[in-house]
Amino acid sequence: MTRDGYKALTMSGLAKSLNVAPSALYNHVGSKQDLLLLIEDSLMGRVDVSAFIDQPWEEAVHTWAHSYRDVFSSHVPLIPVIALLPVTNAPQTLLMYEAVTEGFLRAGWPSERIIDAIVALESFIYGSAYDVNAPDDIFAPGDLAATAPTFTAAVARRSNPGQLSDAHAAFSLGLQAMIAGLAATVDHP
Amino acid sequence: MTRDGYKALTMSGLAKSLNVAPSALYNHVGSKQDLLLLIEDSLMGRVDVSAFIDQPWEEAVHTWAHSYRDVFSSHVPLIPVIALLPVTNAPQTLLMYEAVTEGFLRAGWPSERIIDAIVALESFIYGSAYDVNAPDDIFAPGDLAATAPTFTAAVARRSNPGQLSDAHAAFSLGLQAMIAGLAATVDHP
DNA sequence: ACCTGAACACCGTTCAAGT
DNA sequence: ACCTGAACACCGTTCAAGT
Repeated sequence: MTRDGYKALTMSGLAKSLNVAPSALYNHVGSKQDLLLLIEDSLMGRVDVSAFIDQPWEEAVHTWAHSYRDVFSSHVPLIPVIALLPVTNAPQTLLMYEAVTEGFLRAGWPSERIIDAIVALESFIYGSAYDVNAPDDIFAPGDLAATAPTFTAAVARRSNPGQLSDAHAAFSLGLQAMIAGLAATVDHP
Repeated sequence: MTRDGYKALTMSGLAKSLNVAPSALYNHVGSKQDLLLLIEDSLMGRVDVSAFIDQPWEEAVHTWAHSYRDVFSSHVPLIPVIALLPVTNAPQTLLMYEAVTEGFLRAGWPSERIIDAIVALESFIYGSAYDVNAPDDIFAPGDLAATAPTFTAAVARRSNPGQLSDAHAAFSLGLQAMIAGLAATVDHP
């Protein structure tokens, strides 16, 4: 279904791969938006929330965030859909949020701040999912390198200790920072 | 130009608002993608980087991130474009990165980590720009509330001290956490 | 209940023809 | 150099007609 990237995720494309007329799809789904919601919800079921059961909060958020980003980095066209559509009638999505909320509560988070913390983490995750798909030369300054010498030098010196890709290194750094920062917030609010 | 949200940002729509045939646009721009890049670059020029000149790093990142998010939260359809397209030949964008990089260097950041830190912050900013446009009832669980009681309770208890909107509260929390976490990273790496 | 086929109102883009 | 108008290959969606 995701064979051809998302080029194929068109009503006619999907219809063709099912050997059916495009209009036939509307017997099973109200609109394309509906279809995307269905796919999105099934993907949410693949996000790993198991660490919230028995791991310390920092560990659990780390595992969850990595899994969440990995699932959606192969499905970037769905990000606007998840980011903007209500969770109503999305059972897997609700189960995911339920497990995460329970983990936060168990770690001693005040319930009034939990949703904000989850939303903040998700914002970072969605943005990072885009970043995974960025081309390697996204920061190549081209003809105008002379205009931004300091930046150009920093791009050239960018390096990560392990064998991580650039996107992975940025995600790791940001996630570690956000987890540490959030933990500090909840300790002395 | 942004009058009708982004409904109007279609080649035919733009052509009509210029009282010209759609095909005439291709005398001035190679493709729609090109046009979006032009708009994106001009928006980058509106991001406030002035605080990097004379403010402490934490302050400067705070001001910059807020401005960055505000500029692009009114232009969400451009986010996939910024997130995935090279900065080549985008002069305003390069100037923005140059100012930010200089600010990081001045604050004592090691040059190999600066780009990763900027990318992490940007990922959070892009995700947050989406969130600003999310409907108020995005977490309304609907019929399935019983499936996720803890989450439903947390959503109901969500509250922010000031008069901030939900999206703003989540952005504030996340930004503060990330800034504090990044600062800690650079102090003892 | 589920399908087809024609139709509609759109997209972005190309290209010959004009001035 | 810049425009028009027709054309092309697509979109998502509707709807009468079939089984």
